[in-house]
Parts: sequence; structure tokens; C-alpha cells
Amino acid sequence: MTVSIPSLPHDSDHHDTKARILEAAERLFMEHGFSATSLRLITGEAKVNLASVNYHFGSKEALIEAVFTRRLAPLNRERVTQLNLLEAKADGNPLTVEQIIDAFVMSALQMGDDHSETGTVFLRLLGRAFSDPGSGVRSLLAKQYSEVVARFKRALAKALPDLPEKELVWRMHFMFGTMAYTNAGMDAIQLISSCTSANSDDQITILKRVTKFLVAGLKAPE
Amino acid sequence: MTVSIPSLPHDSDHHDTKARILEAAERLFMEHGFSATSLRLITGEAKVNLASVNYHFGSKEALIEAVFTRRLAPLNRERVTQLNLLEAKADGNPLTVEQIIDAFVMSALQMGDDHSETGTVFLRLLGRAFSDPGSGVRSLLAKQYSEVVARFKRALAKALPDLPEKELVWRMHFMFGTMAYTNAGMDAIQLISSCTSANSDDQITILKRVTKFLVAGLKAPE
DNA sequence: GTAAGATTCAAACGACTGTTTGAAAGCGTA
DNA sequence: TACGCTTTCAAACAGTCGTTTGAATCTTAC
Repeated sequence: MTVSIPSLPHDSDHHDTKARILEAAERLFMEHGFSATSLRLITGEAKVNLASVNYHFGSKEALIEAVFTRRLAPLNRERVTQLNLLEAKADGNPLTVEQIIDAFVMSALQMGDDHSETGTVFLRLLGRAFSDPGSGVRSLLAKQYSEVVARFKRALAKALPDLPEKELVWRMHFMFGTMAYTNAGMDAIQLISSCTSANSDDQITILKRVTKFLVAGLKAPE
Repeated sequence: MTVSIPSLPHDSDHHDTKARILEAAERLFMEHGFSATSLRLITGEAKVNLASVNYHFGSKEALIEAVFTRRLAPLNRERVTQLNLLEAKADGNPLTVEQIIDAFVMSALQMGDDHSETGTVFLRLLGRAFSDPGSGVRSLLAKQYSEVVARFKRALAKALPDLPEKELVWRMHFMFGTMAYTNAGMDAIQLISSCTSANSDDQITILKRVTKFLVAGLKAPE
């Protein structure tokens, strides 16, 4: 069906079918949500046959899981690595809350840079998924996040020795909420800004802002 | 089709069709999302005929809007009222950030009490809607929120005179994110709490926690 | 070359979607 | 009772959904 060039030299921009499905799905899931994104839309955008998603992934549900595991696993591995690095450098001394949150937030940024534009797309998708009720997405996220969350909880407990555990758990919950929403609705900032002056900032500035916000919230006096 | 009692005395628990649709829709939208909730599921749960939703509301999209406007308008009116009350009592003196956030957060709680259980259902639904990409839900929320957001932004700017406007806008953005996520994922707290000790708190305790978190974030030093 | 296996393709499957229809039923009023 | 109006109802509409199928095509190795 390719009319213009019968056989371009299987060069760049031609990923294999599987990867093209993953990329199109990632972006479209972010734009329209999971249940509102049809396989026909995905395969149409990826320029692959409809049946190939079932051939390569088995089902739509499995495709959703594949979209997440592809990016989430490396991201959370990086986060734990960064935290380990910090603690090794601190040599027993407790880290500051700033350092810990920085390790968590900025790892996401690095992933964003690694994969250029597609990384930020995934970050927003991640925010969406956290509040998506359907299917097994939530339980999948729980599994993928349980390790890194436990790790950061331990570090934060050491940095905030006077904060009861229950209080810490809730504040981490709020923290995840802020991040999820910030990622998901980066474009929705216009909802609350009458002037459009806030849009000109790049992602790193925004992440520094959210870090400052989160650190203050976590350190709030009892 | 009602087998047990042919004609119960059209007494309590029989709202009119319109209200029963709204209540069933509110709960099911929260549980499964918007596009994943079919009209047949709603009308089945509400025990009304399938066609009645198109008869009373016109379309599914219009039903979604009706679900929101029914609760959001009074809620935001209450928020503005509370803020006006505080400023009148302060007699020209600037309010504290605590007072302002309290007015915003606790108004939601009052609505939760007014309608008993259904209020909290709507609060979670609201969180969902904020990150729902599909349809015109977002733009509807923008319209419903624009007034109250502008009002609280003005109050916060007076309470935080040293904070640049752009910074304030972003911190309000984070604040909305935290609240949306807290409402949406109250059940998802188990994601990050290995022990299930945190679930026993009632809603007012949680809201006091989130208020403390938000106030600290908003007052974070530049 | 041919055969075997992996992959793509167009077409169709049954199930489900939101919406429409026209008749049936309820209901207040004259 | 008979009327007009509102509301309910079962049935069907056209369309989309995820998935399956079997043949066509590509790839690799002998």
C-alpha cells in the first residue's frame, strides 16, 4: 500500500512492528485513555495491520501491560540506583529530604531525556494510569512500584525520624498524587492560570518547582 | 420483572427516573471510568429503561455533564461563601494560608456529609475527571472551576505577598493535583502502605492531613 | 530451486456500543 | 369517559469493539 516509495531502504524510522505498536499505543493511551483507544486507532497510527497486535501481544490488556513494563522497570531501577548512590556517599549520615525527593523526581527527568520526547509522553501516561479504574492497570502499577516505594519510604523515615509512620505513608501518598497529576495534566495548567504566562517553562524548571513543593509538604511540622 | 413485590407503595427509595439515573451514573463512572461505563450498565443498575437516559438527558455526554453540574455548582458556591465569610470576619487583615485552604478543603467535606455516602463518591469521581482525557469533561470542569479558582488565587496572593504570581499558579496546580489524587485514589493507599494500618482513619482526619501538607507546600520558601 | 517457519494481510466473527423508533402505559384535566 | 401530554417500554438501528481465521507474503536455511 505504500505508494510513494515502494521499498525505502529499511533504514531509520522503520522500527519493527512490535516497537511501532508500543510507541503509538503509548501516545494514544495518554491522549484518549485506555478504553477509549481502539486497537484500530493504534494500528492505524502505527501503520501496521490490525491483527498484528493480537499476534505480537496476545490481547489489548497485554499490550497495556507491555507499554508500562517497558518503561517503568528501568525508571524505577534508576531511582533505586540514585538513592543507593546518595546513601553510599553520605556514609551513614541520614540524607536530607531534598536529596531523597530529588533522586525520585529527577530520575524521571533523565528518562525523559533519554528517550527524547517519548519519555515525557510516558510520564503523563503514568499519571493517567494511577487514577484509571479499569482493568488490571492499577494492580500492575502496584507490583511495579512496591519495591521502589518501600525503598524510599525507608530513606524518608530516616530523614524524618520524628514523623510517625502512618503520617509518612499518607504524605508519600500525597506526594505520588501531586506527581501523577503534574505529569498527567501538564497541559491542564491553563485550567487555573488565567494568564498563559506559565507555559513557557521547560520541564526541568517544573520539576524543580514540584520538588520544592513536595519537600515542604513532607517536612510540615506535626 | 419485579417478582418479589408487585407494587411496593411508591414510598421511599423510589426517586424519579432522572435522579436514579444520576445516582447510578455517578457511582458507576467512579468505579469504571466514563467510556468504560455503558448506558446499559447504568440503566440496569438504576432499574430504569435504557431509552430513558436519552429521553431525559439527550445523550451520554450530556448525562456526564449533568452528573457534574449537579454537585459541583453547589460545592464551589459553598467554597466561595466560606472564603467571603472569613474575609468579612478578618476585617481587612489578610487571611492565613491555613484558613484559606481549610475553607477550600472542608467545604468538600461538608458536601460529603450532606449527601451521606454519595458525597464521597462524587469527590472521587471528581478526581477521576480531572485526569480523564476524553470528551468535554475537562473543559466543563474548567468552566465550573474558573470562578472559584480565581477567587482563591486572589486570597492566596494576599496571604503570600512575597510569592511571584507564576509560582503561586504552579503551587495551586500542585494543590489541585494532590486533592484530585487523594479523592480519586483513597482506596489506592494500599499501593504504598505495606501495612494496612492507615485505612482506619475517617475522612475528616485525612482531609486535615492533606490540608497540613498543602499549607506547608504553599508556604515553601522561595 | 524448495520447503518450513515467521509474519502480515483482508475479511469476517459475535458481542457490545449509543441512539432512535413507535407503540403502550400512566396521568391530570375537562 | 375521553382527551392530550408526559413518560416508559421492548425492539431494532447502524456502528464500533476486540478477537479470530485462513490465505498470502516474507524470511531463512538447506
